[in-house]
Amino acid sequence: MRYGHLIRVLGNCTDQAMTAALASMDLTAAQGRIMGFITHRKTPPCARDIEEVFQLSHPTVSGILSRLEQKGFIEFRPDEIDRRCKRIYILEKGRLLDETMHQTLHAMEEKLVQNFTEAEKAQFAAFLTRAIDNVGGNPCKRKQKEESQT
Amino acid sequence: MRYGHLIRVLGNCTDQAMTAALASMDLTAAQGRIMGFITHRKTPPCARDIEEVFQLSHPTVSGILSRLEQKGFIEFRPDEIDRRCKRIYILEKGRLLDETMHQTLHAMEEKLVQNFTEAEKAQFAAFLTRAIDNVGGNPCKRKQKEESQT
DNA sequence: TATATTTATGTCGCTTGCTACATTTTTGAA
DNA sequence: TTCAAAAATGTAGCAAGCGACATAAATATA
Repeated sequence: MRYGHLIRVLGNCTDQAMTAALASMDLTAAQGRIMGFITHRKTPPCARDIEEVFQLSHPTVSGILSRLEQKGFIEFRPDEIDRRCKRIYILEKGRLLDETMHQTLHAMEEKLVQNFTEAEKAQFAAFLTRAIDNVGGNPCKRKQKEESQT
Repeated sequence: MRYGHLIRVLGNCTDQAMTAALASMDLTAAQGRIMGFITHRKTPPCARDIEEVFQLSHPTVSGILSRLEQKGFIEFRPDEIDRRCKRIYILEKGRLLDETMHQTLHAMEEKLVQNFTEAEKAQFAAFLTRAIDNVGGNPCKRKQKEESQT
């Protein structure tokens, strides 16, 4: 079966649809997902936290965050204790988007599985999670990399 | 459920794994999939054919093909009848990769669903296909776009 | 036939993804 | 204490994704 092909097509289509839906808010799909994460975090995260949750490299996250900063949605403030970390704070302009953005993304997720039964939805999510696990999606990418070089 | 997130993570992980597996052949995941398609096509395709099958925009396909051409895997030759079309021909250097590449990609696909039963594999592929359909994956992207503007 | 539209491609500029390398700060170990 | 290793970030350069616009050729229509 051509899972690789299907997954890539689905990922591209989903991102396109989400980016189109968020366009009026001046956000892309990737930016929207990360904004949602930052907004609902108890404590202001740093770039490293986002890298782990979204399984993205540092340069990727760095680029997205700097664009969000340029647009005035977030702000960086160095951690007072650990001066290596730059904590990410949501600004008013960013917080205002949250409600609409959340609804928009939720609607897209529902459309994606619109003709699935509840059982099928759960099954689909479980399959995706298992596949991520099979293909190397680990909570801690870097650690794993080192171990595998033994 | 956060399908968007799961799909993106799975897509990124899968592409990374495939790109790593194909690195010795000087191919990326996207290049490998497209090489496979060109190689097994009855008649030499043109860029437009690839855009439809992979649901990619013209600039994306154009870029991948020009990189494959630079590396000497493929060659463009204008169609004698329709001079707009540039048919894509596999060169010897490209054809030699096929067997190894096919096995490598197949192994990755199997790893992705390594602990799935046969029924689960079929179900997973069916879910992916249904989701693509739900989110706008059409055989003919451009036509659909026009209709929706009515 | 002449013209308008469709189709295939070319290209610019952008975002998102990566690896590889450098820098700074923290932490751990001698 | 001192110094090496680990951790967080910065940045250059590349591939792959997109929309928007331009051009050339085929096709359809007046």
